[in-house]
Formats: sequence, C-alpha cells, structure tokens
Amino acid sequence: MSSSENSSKSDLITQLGELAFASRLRRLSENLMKDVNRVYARCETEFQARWFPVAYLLSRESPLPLTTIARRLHLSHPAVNQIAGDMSRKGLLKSSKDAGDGRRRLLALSEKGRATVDRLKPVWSDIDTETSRMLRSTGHDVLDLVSQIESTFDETDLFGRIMGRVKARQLDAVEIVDYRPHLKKHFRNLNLEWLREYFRVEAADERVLSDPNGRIIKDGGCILFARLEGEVVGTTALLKKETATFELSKMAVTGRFRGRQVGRKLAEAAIERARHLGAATLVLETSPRLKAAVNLYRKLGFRTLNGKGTATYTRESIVMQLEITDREKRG
Amino acid sequence: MSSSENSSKSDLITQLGELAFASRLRRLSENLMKDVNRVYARCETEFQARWFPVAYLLSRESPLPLTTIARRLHLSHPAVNQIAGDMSRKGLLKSSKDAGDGRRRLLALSEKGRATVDRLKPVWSDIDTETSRMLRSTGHDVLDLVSQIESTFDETDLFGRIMGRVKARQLDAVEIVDYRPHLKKHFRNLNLEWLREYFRVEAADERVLSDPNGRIIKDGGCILFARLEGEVVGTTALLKKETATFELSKMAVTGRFRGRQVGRKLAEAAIERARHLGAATLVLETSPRLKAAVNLYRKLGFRTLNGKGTATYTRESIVMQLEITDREKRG
DNA sequence: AAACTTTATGTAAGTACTTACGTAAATTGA
DNA sequence: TCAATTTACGTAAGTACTTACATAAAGTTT
Repeated sequence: MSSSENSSKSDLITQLGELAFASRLRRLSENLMKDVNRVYARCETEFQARWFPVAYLLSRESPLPLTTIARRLHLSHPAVNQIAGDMSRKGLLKSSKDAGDGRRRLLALSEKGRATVDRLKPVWSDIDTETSRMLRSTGHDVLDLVSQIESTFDETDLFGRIMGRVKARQLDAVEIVDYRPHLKKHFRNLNLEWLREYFRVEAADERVLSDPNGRIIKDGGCILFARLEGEVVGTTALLKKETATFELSKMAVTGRFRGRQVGRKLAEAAIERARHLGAATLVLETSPRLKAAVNLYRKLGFRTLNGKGTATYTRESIVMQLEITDREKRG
Repeated sequence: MSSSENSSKSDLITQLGELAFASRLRRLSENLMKDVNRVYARCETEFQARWFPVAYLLSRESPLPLTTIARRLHLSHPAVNQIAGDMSRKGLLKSSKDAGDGRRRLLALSEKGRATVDRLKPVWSDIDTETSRMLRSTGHDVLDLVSQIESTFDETDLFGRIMGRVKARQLDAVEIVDYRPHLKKHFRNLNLEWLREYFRVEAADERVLSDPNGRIIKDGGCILFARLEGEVVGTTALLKKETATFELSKMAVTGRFRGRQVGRKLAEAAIERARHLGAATLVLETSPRLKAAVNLYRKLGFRTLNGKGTATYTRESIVMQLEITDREKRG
C-alpha cells in the first residue's frame, strides 16, 4: 500500500501533526458514515446510519426510557429525542408512558421497525465484515487502539497538562525588579487601578501609596515590581510587622495582563524575599470577593486563620498565614 | 474523569465494534477539540480552535485565494468563507481583490492577526507536545496509523465491497421456478404491472400474456418465475426464434422488490436455460428508457446491435445480443 | 466574437450533533 | 409534610460543518 500518497507534503493537515489530529478523525468519521449511508440508500430508503445505535439497542432491550438510551449510547438526550422523532415519523418506533413514572417516555420498535431491523441485520453484518477487513489490513487492531486512546484521554487531564505548560512559560516571561524611585508612580497607579475597580480608595491607602519609601522600605520592608513585554504590569509589597513576621500587601496587576501568571510570580518572589529577610511567618489580609487572589494564596501554601486580623482596611475580612520553614527552600 | 463508564463492557458503542467506529472517532474528535478550545479560552479570548488551520496556513503563505485555502485544508469553500468571516469580524484577517483575476479574493492575516498568531505559537507548541505525549503513551504511532487508515480508506471502495456482499446475499435469496399452470396469472399480472407503469399495454402483449402456454412453451420456449419471501415477485420468458436463437422477453419484477437482484437472478437463470436448450445466440429488445434493465443486460454480456430489430412492440428501440459460447459454461 | 464551459465566490439551507433553558414529576430532607 | 432538589423530557438555539444553488469573471471553442 502506498501510504506515502496521503501523507505527502502537499497535505498541510497531515503536516500539522497532533494539532489537526481532531480534524482528521472527524473527516475520517464523516467519510465512513457517508459510505454506510450510501449502502442504506440502496437497500432501504427508510433507514439512516445515525439511527443504527438506537435501533440496535432497542432491538435487544425493548422498552427503554429516552434518557437511558442517551446514557447508553453516549449521546445527549435531545439527540435521541430527534432520532426518535425521525424514526417515529417513518413508523419504525412507538412510544408509551411509563405506568410507574409519569415523567418517563418508553421507546420501543414498532412492528414495522422490528421488520426493518430484521431485514437490515444481514446488511449490518456485511458492513461490519468489510469495515473490519479494511481496518485489519492496516496490520493493527484499530478498534482496540481507539479504545486505548479513549481511556488514555479520559485519564489524562489534557487541558490541565497543556495549561501547566502554558503557565510555566508565562511565569518564566515575568521579570521581577526591586523598588527604585522612578517606579514610585507605578506603585501608586497599579494599586489605585484595582482599588477603584473593586472597592474604593481609603485614607490609609493614600498614606502608603504616596510614601512607599517612608511607609514600607524604611520600616524594613520591600516593594517588588513585575515587568512583562517591556511594561511594568504589577507590584506587591512586604511590610515588616514584628521580628520574624512580614505582611504581604498591596498586590496589584494591571487589567490587560491578568491571567498571565504575573500575580503568582510576584507572590512567589515575595515569599522568597521574606525568607531572605529572615521571616518565619508571612501574613496577609484580603477579601473573599477576590476569589482568584484567595485561590492563588492557598495554592502557595497560605492557610486561612479563624481569628480576626488587624483590619487595617474596611474591605478586608480574610486573614491568611504562611509558615516559612526551611523545607520550603527546595523550590 | 470517570473512565470506567467509557470503556467497560456496559458501553454498548464499544460492543458494536466496527459499526459504531465512525461515531467513536467523532466523539473522540469533539472531546479533543473541546479541551483545545478551553485552552484558547484561557489564553486568548479572540481565538477559536477551528480557526487554527486557516491562521497557520496564512502565517506561512500570505495572500491566498479562498478556494486555494479550502483545497489545502480539505475543507469546503463555504467553511473557509465562514471562518474568514469570523476572523475578519475579530480583525484578525483582511481580504483584497486579486489584480489579475477579478473573481478572486485574496486572504491574509492583518497586523493584529499576525500578532495573535505570534502570541499563540508557543501555545500551539504546548498543545502539540501534550497531545503527542498522550498519543505516544498508547505505545503506537497513532498519527501514522491514522494516515494509514486514511489511505486504505481512499484505496478501498468500501461502499462497493459492502454492496457486493449485499447483492450476493440478495441473489442467493431469490428462488427460480419453472412454469406451472397455477403461475399463469402471475405471468400476466407481473407483466401488466410494469407495462402500465412505463408504457401501455398493446394488443400483441395481450395475446402472449393470455396464452403463455400456446404462445411460448409449445413453440419450444420457457417461462421462469422468481420467488422471494414466499411470494412470486418476478418473471421472464425465453422465446424460440430459430434453431439456435432464443429471445429473452417479458422480464418483469414487481415494484416492491426491485433493487433486490431479482432481475439479475432471472436473467442469469434464463441464459443458463438457453444454453441447456442449445442456444448459440440470445437476443432481446428493450427501450433506452429502461436504464436499469439495459445496464443489467450489458453487465451480463449483452451487446447493443446497430441494426434495427423486428420491432414487435412500438416501445422497443434497442436490440441487444449475447453469444452463448462454451467457455461461458465455467459459471 | 458569440456561445459554451469552467472557476471563484457568496448565500441559503440542511445535518447531526451540542448546550441552554423550561417544565413537570419524583425524590429527598429537615 | 412541604419546600428544595433531582430527574426526565421537550424545545430552542447554537455549532461547525456540509450540499445545493446562484452569479460573475475567466477561459475555450467554434
């Protein structure tokens, strides 16, 4: 067999590899279905390939409720409903109310339906034989392989794995830089942006944002900035509270760059910096409204404290804490 | 997620084997596509999985006419038109008239489109890597196998092979019986049915149909009947013309059973009978209107004669002839 | 050069599914 | 036991394609 023909360089889809794998499967499926429909068209004008699973199932187990059929065939219930409608219109199927359960509609083949199925059974066997022959000629157990792919796909969180890679790359692209006087305006603007978006700017905010050096750095804290694609897109601050306790605060990422791992990179850098500064405990206060943020902190090891915090700001109602131990140094 | 549901014995679709192969491929394709679309949704709200082939192709070869893209991607041109429309609406694509050919619309990525593609390229590479990893974990070169199936499918006339089996079974189911007095009414009724359907009943017809014994059998000819599912569904007659020449005539199959190889079985039986009766030549007259019949005769070896026939009936205008040689006896 | 055919495109409608949503009957649970 | 939830079903609308048809430009023939 000349398999080289189909996978020649002129076929872009083949070149695209795994990226167009889904399209190719679909194309193959449609071509197969087309041939089978041509067979039905020749033998039996009253039957369509897509009815087959329903017809076959009902020929073996007679009155079945609609959703049970859908579940068994891995179809949505509207799909079965539509097929049942078409088959009923051709007189192949009849439905009845379930005596015990008033919601259920029981489906069964009609007399004509059973006759049609009986007439088609040998045709199905012919289709089966020839398709099987074709697949066997590849030298592989294609059906078994499809089963394998199906279960591998079920077991693999493909989406999760892809996103893992994407996130790692995004994380890598974010650059962390330390406070410098010329970044002061960014510290202020980035924080004002999200404060205005979610809450409102309080007097306590203004005091800190207007004087980061005096209010944060001089007290032994620090401020970090995130750069991405040449822009300053996020910031956060570490405030020194007690000897070995720092507070993570003033985390802000500009709208256009959210979802690109900027917050995570900032938080990770802040934790690392806290460790360097000799912190044993890192605390933070945030709001349950900021779901993404709370989630991020939790993923990084922060745990919610039951006791109320200092409540520096009216908006804050969740207090979280991270114990910085030596074993964290592995990262 | 719940893999037990998908590949266990309770999955009827898996049990159906080759018959539901197409459905499974489609399901798999859709599930893959769904995951990829989720990735795009997270990374880039402006992009959809189905745009990928067009976007990728245009990123490599820039201004291309619409139908060229369709051909390269194995899509219909309306599909590309719709994708192009969607992408244009999002500002990713721009089109221009071809200076040389006024029919053509040249498509190319816009500035924004190129930027989007550049931003997505690493994501595509992540999708590719993870999909590839998943497929490799089956222990087979799935992509290569799909290529093989595609080309095997292209080379195999699956429809033709299935129909071959179906026809062989149908042919086998038809039973040929000889003339008996109680079948006289069937000879008449079957012939009247098709005469009325396609032409009209002539005086010459009436004479033969009313007295088959006197007009056909006593002259050294014979009449055959086809039985199917307990019914007499077709008939044909051999008329003796000269010493070694017979005429195949009065072929009729009732409407409900047409397309089930009844005519073919009758014709084959008639040829065999003619050989037994010492015929060297078999002739017949028919009409070009009866395309299926002419086709059948041709397949059985009859050749059209240029010269006019005896024109027993006004409806007939094609004369065909079959030389019965000894080598035909192999059947 | 008029009359055909072919090609490139656009539009409409069909297909075989899906998701989303609404309703009624059954089940649960406090 | 009565409200809240779950389940079964129907309907509508969306999706990602397809086929079918219409039209205009280009090419071919006579």
